[in-house]
Amino acid sequence: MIEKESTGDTKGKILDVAQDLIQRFGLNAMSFQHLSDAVGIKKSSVHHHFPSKDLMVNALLERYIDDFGVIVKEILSSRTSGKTKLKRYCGLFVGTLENSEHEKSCLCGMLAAEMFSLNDDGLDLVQSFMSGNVESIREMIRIGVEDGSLGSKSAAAGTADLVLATLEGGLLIARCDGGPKQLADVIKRLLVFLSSDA
Amino acid sequence: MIEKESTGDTKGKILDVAQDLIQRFGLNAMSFQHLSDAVGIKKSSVHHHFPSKDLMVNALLERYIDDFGVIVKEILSSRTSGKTKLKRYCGLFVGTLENSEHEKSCLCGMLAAEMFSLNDDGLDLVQSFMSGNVESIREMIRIGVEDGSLGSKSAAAGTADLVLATLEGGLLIARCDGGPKQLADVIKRLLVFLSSDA
DNA sequence: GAACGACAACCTACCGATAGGTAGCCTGAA
DNA sequence: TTCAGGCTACCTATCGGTAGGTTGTCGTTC
Repeated sequence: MIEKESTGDTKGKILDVAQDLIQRFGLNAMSFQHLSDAVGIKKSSVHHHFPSKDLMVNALLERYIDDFGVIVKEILSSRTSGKTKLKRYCGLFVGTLENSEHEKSCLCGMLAAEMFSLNDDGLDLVQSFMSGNVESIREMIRIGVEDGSLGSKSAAAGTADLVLATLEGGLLIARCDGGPKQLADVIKRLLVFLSSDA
Repeated sequence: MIEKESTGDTKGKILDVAQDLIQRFGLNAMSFQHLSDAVGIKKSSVHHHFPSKDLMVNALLERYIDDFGVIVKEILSSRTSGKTKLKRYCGLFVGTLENSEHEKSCLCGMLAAEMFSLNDDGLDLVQSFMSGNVESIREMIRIGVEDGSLGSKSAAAGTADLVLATLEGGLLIARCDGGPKQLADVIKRLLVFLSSDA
C-alpha cells in the first residue's frame, strides 16, 4: 500500500522496518530485537528514538495515515471518472500484496485484528484510518454516480463501508490463500456490482 | 460464530477458553499462562493435554472448522430460499460480534492475520476453512439464482469470494469501529447487490 | 473384598530464551 | 561544551516447555 524509502535518517528507517514487520507478522510478533537487528543498530538505540513500543506504533500510524491520505487525495483530485478513481484506489491494496512476495497486509488491517494490544491513542488512529478511508470512498462513489461511470444504486449509505470491508478482508484472505490474483478478481466483481444500475 | 459450552472435560474447556482468547486478542497475545488462569488449572496441566502451542491451535482449528461446517450444512439443507440461507450465514458473523460485548472476531480471520505464527498444518487448516466457506457460499448463491431469490449476476465466478472477503473484513472493521450494526448494514448492502439482476 | 499396579490428571519447581525497558558511558559534530 | 545518537550491560517479567512428584480412579488378581 505504501513503501517508504527513508532518506538516511534513522528514525525514518526504524519506522520503515517496523511497518514492514507489522504488515507481515503483526504487532505482537514484532519485537524491538527483530526491529533493531533489521535496522542494523542495537535495541537500546531504538529506545533512544522511541521510548516505548506504544509510542513507536503511534508514530508509525500517524505517518502511515498521513502518507496514505496524500495518495488518496491525489487519486481523488485526478482528472478521471469516479470508477477509475475507485479502481486505482483498490489497486493500492493489490499492490501491497504484489510488492511484498505476497506477504504484506494493510498496516491498519493488521492492527485492527490486534486492537487490544494498542493503547487508546493507537486505537483512535486505526479508527480514524477506517473512517477516513470510508469517507474517501464515499466521495469517489459520489463522483462516479454523478459522471455515470458507476450505477446510481452505489450511492446508497453503507456502500463505502462495503468497499473497505471487502478490500481489508480480501487482502487478508488472498494473502494466505490465493494471492494478488484472487484479490483482483474480488475487486473486479465488486466493481461490476457498483457499475450496474438498480 | 461458534460458542462451545464444554461438558466437564478439561480438554474441551481448554479449547473453549483458547478460542475465546484468540478471537479477542489474537494468537500471539494469548499465552499458556492466561489460558491456564482462565481455565482454573496450572500451566503445566495445559501442557499435559496439549504438549505444544502449535498442537493446541491445530486441535482448536480442527474442532472449529468441524463445528462451523455442521452449522453451515444445516443452513444449506434448510428448506428456505438461497437468499435466506445466505442471510442466515452472514448472521453468524454478526452474532459473533453481538454475543461477545463486541469483542470477538472470526477465529480463522484472526489467524489469517497472524498466519506466519502458524505451522504448516495450521496454515493448511485456515486455508481449508476459507476455501470450504467459499464453496458453501457458492452453493447458496447457486440455489438462490435458481429459485429467483438472487440475481443471475451473482452466479459469476468470484462472487462467493467477494462475500467471504466482505464478511471477514467487515467483522474486523466493525469490531474496532461501528459494532454489529455497522456489519449488519454492510451485509444488507451486499445482499441488495446480490439480489439485483444484471 | 482387600491389595495391587497402571494411568490420567493434576501439581510444584524449574529451565533457557526473549520480552520491553533502563542506566550510564563513548564519540563526533555543531 | 553540549548533546544527539549510538553503545554495553543490565533489569524484571514472561514466554513456551520440561522433570518429576502426588493423587484419585480404575480394572485385575489373590
